[in-house]
Amino acid sequence: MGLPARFYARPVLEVARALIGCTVAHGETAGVIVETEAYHESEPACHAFVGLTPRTRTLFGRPGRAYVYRSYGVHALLNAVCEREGVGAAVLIRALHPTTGLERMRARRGVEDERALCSGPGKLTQALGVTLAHNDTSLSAGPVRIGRRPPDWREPVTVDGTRVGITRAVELRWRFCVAGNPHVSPPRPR
DNA sequence: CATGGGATTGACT
DNA sequence: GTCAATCCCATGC
Repeated sequence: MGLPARFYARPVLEVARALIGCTVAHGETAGVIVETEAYHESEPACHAFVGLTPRTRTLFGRPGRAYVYRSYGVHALLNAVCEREGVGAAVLIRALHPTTGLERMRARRGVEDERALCSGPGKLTQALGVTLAHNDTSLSAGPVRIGRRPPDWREPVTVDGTRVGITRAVELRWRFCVAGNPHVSPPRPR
């Protein structure tokens, strides 16, 4: 069983920090979250900024569900919907430290280097086999699950920075990374 | 109904 | 460093 829906029903910045060190699993593949970004309807970089549309329906829905959308017509990006129903907010999962099913990930990604498997939001969905079909599925009990930090995993030291690839609200330091972890996507915060 | 812009990646110069 | 791939959908006429 994954983290309960109430884990996500609080300020999105809190959840973005709290998700660092948690695990994402799909089928035989899994990894530990080492990079996240927060998005909230109150700022223009968030898809929910424009209001409720067919695209953003999931974002405004119940917390604890997956918001998966297509980026640049190519990649599927995985988010965890946060805050109460009716508020558009989510945490983008940007990078994982691969822990389980590495060979399956290599086959899906078509690369060998472990650091190339999940070091980016589009890479990790490809490595785990997460697709648009997972949009609006439960992250607690659905096919894609987020669970607590593995017992053998040291409590991570988290650093913040500005979000990647956006053109508006660029000043907000709403990106969170595990300090020194090689699976954090470029550009890595200092 | 036509247009344009991405929360990216990988190949190439 | 530059740039194309490729698709969903918001926006505007």
